[in-house]
Amino acid sequence: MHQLKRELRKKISSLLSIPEEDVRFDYPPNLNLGDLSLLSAFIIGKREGKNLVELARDFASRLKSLPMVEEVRTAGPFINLRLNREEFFLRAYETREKTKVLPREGKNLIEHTNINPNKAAHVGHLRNAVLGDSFYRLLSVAGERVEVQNYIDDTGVQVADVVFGLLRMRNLPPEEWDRIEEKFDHYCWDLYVEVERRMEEAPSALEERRRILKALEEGKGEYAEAGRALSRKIASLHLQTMEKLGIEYDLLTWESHIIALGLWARTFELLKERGVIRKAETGPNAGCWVMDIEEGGEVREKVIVRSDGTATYVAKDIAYQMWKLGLQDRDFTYEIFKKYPSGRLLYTTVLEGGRRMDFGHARRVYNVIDSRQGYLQRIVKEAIRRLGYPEAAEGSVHLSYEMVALSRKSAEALGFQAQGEAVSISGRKGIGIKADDLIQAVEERALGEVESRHPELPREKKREIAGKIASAAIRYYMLKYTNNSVVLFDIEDALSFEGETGPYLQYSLVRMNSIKRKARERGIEFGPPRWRDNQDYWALVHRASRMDDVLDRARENTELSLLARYLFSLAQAFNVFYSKYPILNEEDPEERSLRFALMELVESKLKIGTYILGIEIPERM
RNA sequence: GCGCCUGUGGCUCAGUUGGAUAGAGCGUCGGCCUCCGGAGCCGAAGGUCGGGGGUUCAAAUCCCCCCAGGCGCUCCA
Repeated sequence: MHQLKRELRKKISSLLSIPEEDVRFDYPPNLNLGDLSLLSAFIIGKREGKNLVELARDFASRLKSLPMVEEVRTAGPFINLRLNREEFFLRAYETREKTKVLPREGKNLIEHTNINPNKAAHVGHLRNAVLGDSFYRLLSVAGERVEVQNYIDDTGVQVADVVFGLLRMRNLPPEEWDRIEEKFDHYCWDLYVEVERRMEEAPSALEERRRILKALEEGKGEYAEAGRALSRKIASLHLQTMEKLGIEYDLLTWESHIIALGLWARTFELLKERGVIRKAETGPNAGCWVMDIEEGGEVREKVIVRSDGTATYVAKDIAYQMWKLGLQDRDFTYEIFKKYPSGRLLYTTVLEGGRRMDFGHARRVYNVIDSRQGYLQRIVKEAIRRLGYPEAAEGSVHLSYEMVALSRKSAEALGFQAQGEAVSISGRKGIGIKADDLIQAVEERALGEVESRHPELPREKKREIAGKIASAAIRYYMLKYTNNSVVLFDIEDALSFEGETGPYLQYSLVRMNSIKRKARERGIEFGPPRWRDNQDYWALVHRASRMDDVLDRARENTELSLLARYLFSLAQAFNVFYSKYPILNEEDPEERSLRFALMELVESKLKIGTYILGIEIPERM
């Protein structure tokens, strides 16, 4: 449909002598009215103060010999096009494996996950990683060049806190960490909470933390060693967690390397030279380098460099953003960090040795960060603009989404106190659900279902299937909400496999596989499909053909929920079709072949779509 | 105080950028296997789209004013 719309837009534009952007389409509420409606009479009539109905009639009378269009009818100001169903179906069927979304020029860089390497990942982090990963998959499917980075803040306070906890509270140097029985990042989760309490009570601890922080930035001594070991160990565990959901990366960038490479120092010079920042002489920010930000009609100072000369988080992010956009003259060197079973290589920046590679230098940079960072992201973008790179700044996109909070029921079930209907996740207070725990809980539930349906399967097979179901359930759950919606995480909903869920999509495809398997077993052959007019068939073809539109809009709006919901509606449409029209048991071979082809058409769309959502399809479930 | 976001059946959410009869899932109630997998399908009940004004052929959607909630606005990251 996407491609057809492009063809129609051109043709209609010239037939009616109107600009292409005024050729807008919509879908009629039901297919009896038509298959596609043209809204140009609304747009132009309104602008030129003409009678909409008459204009529509006039337009309709001039629409002759449009490709694939069989009939043009008006319904008031609507101009409804009826397509040649046979022709349309055959083309859709033949090209079903292809996506017709046009790739954009230039390289994309997606940065996501970015979890502080000091404790276990929680459900909030999953939303980030799943969004980022699915957006990566979407762009790849569209044929674009994409690079995925995971930025690791190994010099922040959070790391200093846990270093303090391990070394000073638990007396555990790095070589002892492997002896801890609990999964290390889970152990640190609890320790971090303890450290936070200690910091509130003991001023001496705060002082020690300051020393640790300084050591982390300088990169030398016992503390720095411990910090490096901690960051690396926990980052590796996060990678494992994400791998369970099929999430992979191309590059790890470490904040300490950004500083060591001098990216910040260079950026600092530029910011001063080009007058983006100035030194505040008086006021509360005296001694700081600040940037003037206008907001709500008044100008306020945003501190970029503290009075002690250290860089704030925004400062470092400006330097890093510039590197991502190819605006830095220095570059990292790289080594392989790990090889995924898929064969994909994960690289890491390194300080010594390593080789030069072509990371960064992106046309578009997508920063997947929750909406609370909106203000800082704007400042970073503004700084780059003021440095004299307005076009590059435009390429920097904040892929913003709302946070995940625990529903009151779920929070109380976990023993947390609830004030209102939602409870915010807090690493500091230890309030949250660990990603690993969630995955495990969903896997167990899935395993129970598989056990009851396929007791004959070997144990390993069952586990593998349960893993795929769990991953699908979690990913779909994280993707079905719009970015602007707070996910009120409810454990019962997350554990559900019925209705609008990932497993529902899997189940639909598994059924199709099963039908194809049975067809082979029974030796049923299918000839090339011949179209027969049928409302239900056409509705299915029509819906399946809207996939490319959805992909296009999902990319344009960085909104994966559009795809998630569309796929559900498509799977649902198939299930209705399936219950109404037997395929293998149909006697008439021509009818049977057509139904089978309809299934294949839907299947190919669902396969592409579920791949983007990161949902794997087991053979059975 | 300023800025951003949100308010839609009992609950959780969509709503194609102002279009045709406001849709799903969960929950509730009632149905459906002699047949390709029941993680499915069919049906029913349930809506003053937070409230009030306005803009126009047309408003859940745009503008204004209220009400309620979330987040941000630190020399934290």
